[in-house]
Amino acid sequence: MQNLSERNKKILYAIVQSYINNFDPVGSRVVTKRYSLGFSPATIRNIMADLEEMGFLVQPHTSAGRVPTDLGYRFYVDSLADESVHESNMEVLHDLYRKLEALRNNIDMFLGEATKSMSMLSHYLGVAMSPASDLTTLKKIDLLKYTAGKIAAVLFTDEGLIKNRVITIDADLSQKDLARIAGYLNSEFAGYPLDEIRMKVLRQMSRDKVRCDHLLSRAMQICRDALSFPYGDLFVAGLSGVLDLPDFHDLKKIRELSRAIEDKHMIIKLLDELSESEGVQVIIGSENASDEMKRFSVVASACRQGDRPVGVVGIIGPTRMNYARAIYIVENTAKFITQMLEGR
Amino acid sequence: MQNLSERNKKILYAIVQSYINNFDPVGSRVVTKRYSLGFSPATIRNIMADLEEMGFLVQPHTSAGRVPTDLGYRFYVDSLADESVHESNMEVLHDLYRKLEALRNNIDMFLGEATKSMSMLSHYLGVAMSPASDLTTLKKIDLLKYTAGKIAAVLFTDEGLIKNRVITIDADLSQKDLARIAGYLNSEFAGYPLDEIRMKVLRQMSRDKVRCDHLLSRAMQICRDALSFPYGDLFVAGLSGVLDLPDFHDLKKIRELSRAIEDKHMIIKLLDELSESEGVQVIIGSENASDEMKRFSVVASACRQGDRPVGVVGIIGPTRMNYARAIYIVENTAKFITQMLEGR
DNA sequence: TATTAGCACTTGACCATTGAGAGTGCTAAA
DNA sequence: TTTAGCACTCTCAATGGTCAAGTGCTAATA
Repeated sequence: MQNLSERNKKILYAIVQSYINNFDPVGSRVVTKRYSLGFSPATIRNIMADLEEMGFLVQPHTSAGRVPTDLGYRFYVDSLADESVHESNMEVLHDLYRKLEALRNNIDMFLGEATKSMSMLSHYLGVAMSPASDLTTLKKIDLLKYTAGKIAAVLFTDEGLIKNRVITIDADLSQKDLARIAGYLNSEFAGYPLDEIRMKVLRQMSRDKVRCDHLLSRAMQICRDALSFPYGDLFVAGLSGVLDLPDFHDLKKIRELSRAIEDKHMIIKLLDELSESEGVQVIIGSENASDEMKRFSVVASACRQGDRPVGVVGIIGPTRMNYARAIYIVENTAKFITQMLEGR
Repeated sequence: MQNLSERNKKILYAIVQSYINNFDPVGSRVVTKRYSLGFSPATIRNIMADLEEMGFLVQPHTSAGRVPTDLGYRFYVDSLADESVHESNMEVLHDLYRKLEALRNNIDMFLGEATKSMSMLSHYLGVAMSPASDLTTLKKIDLLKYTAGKIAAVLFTDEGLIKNRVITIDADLSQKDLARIAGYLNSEFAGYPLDEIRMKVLRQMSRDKVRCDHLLSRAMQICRDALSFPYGDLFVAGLSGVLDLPDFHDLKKIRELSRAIEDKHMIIKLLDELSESEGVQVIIGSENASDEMKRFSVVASACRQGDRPVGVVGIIGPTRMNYARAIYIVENTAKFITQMLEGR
């Protein structure tokens, strides 16, 4: 990017654009034809050779056109200002949002539908993750008697996420006892992030090992168990649509993709890392940390409530992705979700 | 099946068996070679022609071997007594079960893992569904204050399934009010199936339209909203493994499969119907009600607690499926789950 | 000096041909 | 009733030849 003349930038941009649109290795002819930049094919050829040397392009074989490398896509994405996205898309988006609004009470179902929408609009895979519970703050905890020796803990968090968990205890507590314990836990921990609470509990438990206010140690034990959640839920949608893309006309690629999206832990980790950063993030092919993703790109954005991330939405597709469109969709979906969370 | 001589049965069985094992259209030669039944190829050819006429076999083209039709598979499955399943498999199964046991408290997570296990063992798709809430009985309902104008209803059912739902109401009820309402609902409805409760509520609501014991009508309204669940959760696992099968070396087939499993409603309906019947059910290709499934087979079994279905587990694969193995896996997994539910 | 025209060269895609192999149906013999 | 033999059909893989696209290089040009 650094040492590229303005002219070469224009040409590289055009080549990537063309390849994204047509999935055909682009030769010097088409560059001159489709994007009239006032150069002859021969000139373009020279420049293309330069660009290849710099690592932005490759040719699949001698005498095919050139294809962008991940670096080429990176250049393209970075120089992608707020490119024209057709107004009509915006209409479609907002139609969908309106439908989604009905589900605002159930954030899980809501994210599921949002995922589907993104995949339909982009023709790539839509993904979404509800917040990793560690980072969210506890609003309230309730304890309910379930059966003898078992209680259900219901956790309310700030984002409207409700989780419950069955906890086994070695004694039979009455609902009254539970109410007292819950009251104590709420007075002590409400308003704190879950991971902080967990730490506090563990510290206190090891300190109190000898002393034994029975009810209190019970409370701690319950609290610890209740907070031992892994991550938030993951949503993935749109596989069948993706298979219609020419990029996936090849068995190997399909297998890679399905393997990638089946590794939920990997995807969760991926999205989790993105949840820290601001705005729409684009990860292109080999920039991915995970091997399974090295041939795909991710466009994702965290949804924030104030300064706290409360979920991530994104799109996964081939490196030859319509980035402009994907970014647009992700950006607006994240914005929409954020708004909804604030307006609740 | 009816008018098949004993000899022809044996041959048909052998052909299906061979095709399942090798995925090669089976010709008269291999039948005589692999399954020494004391006939020459020519005889087998005659019989095969007969079997084709009866609709058990087809040839992909003149001069390929024969391939079973769905009817052929049906014959095979029906005449599949308790065929030898290697003991070693059983070992693997039970190893997995032991691991699963740790999750018994969380039926959702448990079913998810069970699904993965089934897909790994069978190399087909594993599916599982937690009970459709309509059919389950309500054990207890709790109402928790959430925010102003919103309450959370927590439903406990007999299978250890806990669901919660946020309900919007147009007044601000105190936790005390909620406790009274919950108490009333429990005294009235605990122990009844959810769908029955819903009906009762609707009937009562239309009757009470004019009278207005405020709290009571509130209770009814809350109850109605709380019960407006769709279905249970669905689990599907093992897509990437399936793609390694030779049956899915063809784009079209993959697309069909991914389209099918993306239609969650269809799969849920499918499993839901199966949840009524006893034992392991096998649905072969065109026997499926849904178009999307007409080229795949389903082996599934309900898990029952007493006489009530509490979930369905199954395997989805190509019609050329190792039915013996699939049936074995599904049968034992269902048994295992049932046992676990009873032992809780 | 930067650009362009022209040309020889490379390569994959496409197509028709061909031969081998597998399997069939039919007929006649056992 | 079963089997051996044979002619026939069809797929598949390999072969080879043509075509179009696109390149790099060199020499001419502005």
